[in-house]
Amino acid sequence: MACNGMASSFFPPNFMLQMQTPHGEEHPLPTSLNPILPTTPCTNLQDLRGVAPMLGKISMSFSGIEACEEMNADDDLSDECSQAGEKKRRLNTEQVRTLEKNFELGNKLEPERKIQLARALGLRPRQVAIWFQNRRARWKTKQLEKDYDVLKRQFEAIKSENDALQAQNKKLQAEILALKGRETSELINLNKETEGSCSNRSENSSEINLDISRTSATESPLNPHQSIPFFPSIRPAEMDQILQSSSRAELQCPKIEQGIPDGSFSNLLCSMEEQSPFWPWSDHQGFH
DNA sequence: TTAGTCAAGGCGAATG
DNA sequence: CATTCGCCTTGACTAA
Repeated sequence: MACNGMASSFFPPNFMLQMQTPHGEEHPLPTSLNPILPTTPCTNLQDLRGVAPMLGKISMSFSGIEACEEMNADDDLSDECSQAGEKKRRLNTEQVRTLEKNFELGNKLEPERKIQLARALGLRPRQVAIWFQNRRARWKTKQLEKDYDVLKRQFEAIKSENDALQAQNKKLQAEILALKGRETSELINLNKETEGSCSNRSENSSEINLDISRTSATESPLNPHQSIPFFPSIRPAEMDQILQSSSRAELQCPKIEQGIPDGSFSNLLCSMEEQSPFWPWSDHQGFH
């Protein structure tokens, strides 16, 4: 096997320790001490799960591909070879284990590393590249699952917080309405009293009315320039706005709108919650 | 029989 | 222009 010996500059520092030809010629580490390497030369090892029973049925196995590979080690399979091996074969456990370990070292496959791996595993470089490509796709899928899980947990936390705020909001809204009602009745009573007492002093009525308006201005929760006693930092106009937007939000999405500035995101979460699960896999499904 | 997994094919985009 | 990549799909295979 004419490989190895030139790859140390291309690979991670421990890569060469983990690489070995099937025969271990240049890196005679004991394979039992090196979990990344095939413990058996892949030429002789077929996957115990299912490949071995099929060797009798199918003429072309990986060892057959490898025999072809010997002729064009650095190239993709020739037409002759690809036609001969029309059946797809699974990689054996040792090949997969080695590829996995190398994937952990780096999920991008440099050309030199690809050739090294292909030679070490008795595969075509194209096969190694495809394995890495599919492996990246699987990793991405797992990552999406994890991201979804994190988002879901965040959503649930925000949702419960939002529920609490909604309840508090309702309570405060009722208090405001009660206060408004009280203010209105007090104003009506005050008007009646002033009308009666001012009937003999008509020249001062405008002044008194001004006083009344000043009084109502300082105490009415409808005055946009004054704050509510309970919430010195919130002006009534702002509170109305909050309440109105709250009602609008309830129409669109009963739980989420407040606290999440991005309406589209909240709508997404809404639909996630209220419709069937967004993702095809179940909530409790493991990622590993 | 069917759903799931995996290796591989095909295609378009990006890159040097 | 060759190569590589991501994405989608196909076909072989397996387990329930």
